[in-house]
Amino acid sequence: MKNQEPSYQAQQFATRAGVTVRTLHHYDRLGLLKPSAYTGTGYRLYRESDLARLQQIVTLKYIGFSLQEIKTLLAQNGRDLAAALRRQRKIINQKRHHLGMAVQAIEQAELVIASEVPDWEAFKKIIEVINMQNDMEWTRKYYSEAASEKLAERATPDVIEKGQNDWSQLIKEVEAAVRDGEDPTSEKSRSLAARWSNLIQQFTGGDPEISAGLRKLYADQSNWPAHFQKPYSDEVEAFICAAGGKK
Amino acid sequence: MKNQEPSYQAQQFATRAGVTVRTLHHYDRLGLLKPSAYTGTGYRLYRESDLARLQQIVTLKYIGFSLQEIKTLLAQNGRDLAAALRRQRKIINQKRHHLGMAVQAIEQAELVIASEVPDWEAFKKIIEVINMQNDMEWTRKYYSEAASEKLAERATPDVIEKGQNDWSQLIKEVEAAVRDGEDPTSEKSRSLAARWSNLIQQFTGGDPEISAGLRKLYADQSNWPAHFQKPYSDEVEAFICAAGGKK
DNA sequence: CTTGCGCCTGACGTTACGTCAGGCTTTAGG
DNA sequence: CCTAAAGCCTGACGTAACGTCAGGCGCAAG
Repeated sequence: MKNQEPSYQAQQFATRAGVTVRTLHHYDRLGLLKPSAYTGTGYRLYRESDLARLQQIVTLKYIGFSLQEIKTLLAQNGRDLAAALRRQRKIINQKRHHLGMAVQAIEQAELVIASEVPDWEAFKKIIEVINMQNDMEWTRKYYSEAASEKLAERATPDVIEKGQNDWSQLIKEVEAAVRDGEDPTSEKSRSLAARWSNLIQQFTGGDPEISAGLRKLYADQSNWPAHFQKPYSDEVEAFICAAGGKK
Repeated sequence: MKNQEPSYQAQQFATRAGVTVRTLHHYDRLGLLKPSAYTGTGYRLYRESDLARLQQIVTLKYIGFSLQEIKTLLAQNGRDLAAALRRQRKIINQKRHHLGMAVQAIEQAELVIASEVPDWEAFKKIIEVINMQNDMEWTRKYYSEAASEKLAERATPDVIEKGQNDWSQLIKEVEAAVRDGEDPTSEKSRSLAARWSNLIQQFTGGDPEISAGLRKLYADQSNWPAHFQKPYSDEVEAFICAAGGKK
């Protein structure tokens, strides 16, 4: 008797699934999708059940899993699938956020270029804003997962830029006060300290987890990467402390 | 006389810019960033001007340009920068949209898995929705750029799924009508045809560019990829035409 | 002079295939 | 029956942007 189940050769099968023959070879070699049969001469023969598996693979690939991950996921027949999906969703969201930042950076760059000289000078500001975002990367390890997500949500380029401007403005004023030998207990000094606390408060958004992370971050100053410079001098810090700014 | 400009060795320079030494080697070999000097023994020496260039590179990389693109961009000193930025922005927005779809696909998958059996069966529906999106890919070439952007904006998974349900429901009814030998000029037939037109209208959103693309798409049926099946039979199509549905 | 750190240059690994190149099979036509 | 056109196969190399050894100098301190 003949096997009545229809089988497809490579090309047919591949186009049915929207992939290429070479992809099938690849998956075969990886052991990800073996054809259900070979002819005596080595031709691959696929059936409907293979198509189902291939579709699962394509789907998981679309979701962003690597072929290795897909292999193990399919092997354990979806036992840890839920956890894997959660992880994957977070990863994708991070990437999406990154791309969003990139888009906004480009838009800013386009604005600057359109109006002023199409010069690299214009890029410097944008570089700074972007580097701010990159700096966020290494600070992540200090924050709890929840805190770091909340921070990421709020960290749009315009917010970053405003914060940066506010800080540099305030720091400049404090530096001036330090130079002038201003008394840390004076009215003016306490006003500066209040603004300082205010900006910190603005950054944490009142969230205790973010505050905790920030404290950890500051405590570990010796391990900061070399390319990150504390934006204010030790004198400024001492002055603000004396004025009651930093708790 | 001595050269008073300070120069840095590889490690120092690399950490100052937040990259690795190996990256510097890489950029050197690519001719993307040559150190401003070598010692007699082959050590790389970098200066501040090199740092500026490196920062430009990092910035452009962040924006998603390849090292090759960066090289040419820096070479022509930003003449076509504006155009390049526009292109890049579009590319990134596409990627972002893709990721958004992936996230929503994952969320749907998570919902299904959480409630029902954690089975692959549940994935089938999601696969279909996702494949819908993938099918969008090859149809792009029929649409003008503007039309395809508009489509992409509206194409969230829920919209897609609703459209899919509406269509399969309507098609089922039309098939029944065809089977029953319903007269295409009857009241019921014209109602079906009206719903048909309505769904098309819903898809185009009344946009003439999208309509044009859709017509082109249908005219080129012979070139459709093999894995895409027209969701209705020729009889159904003939019936709807007879009932005055398709212009 | 040795120790230890920093620098160098290959060379191979990574991801998911694309693209030849060279050589069988199968099939349709003469 | 023979041949030419398709279709199939298996390597082998290429891609992007580095990471990671491995082996071998250079340099400053003790």
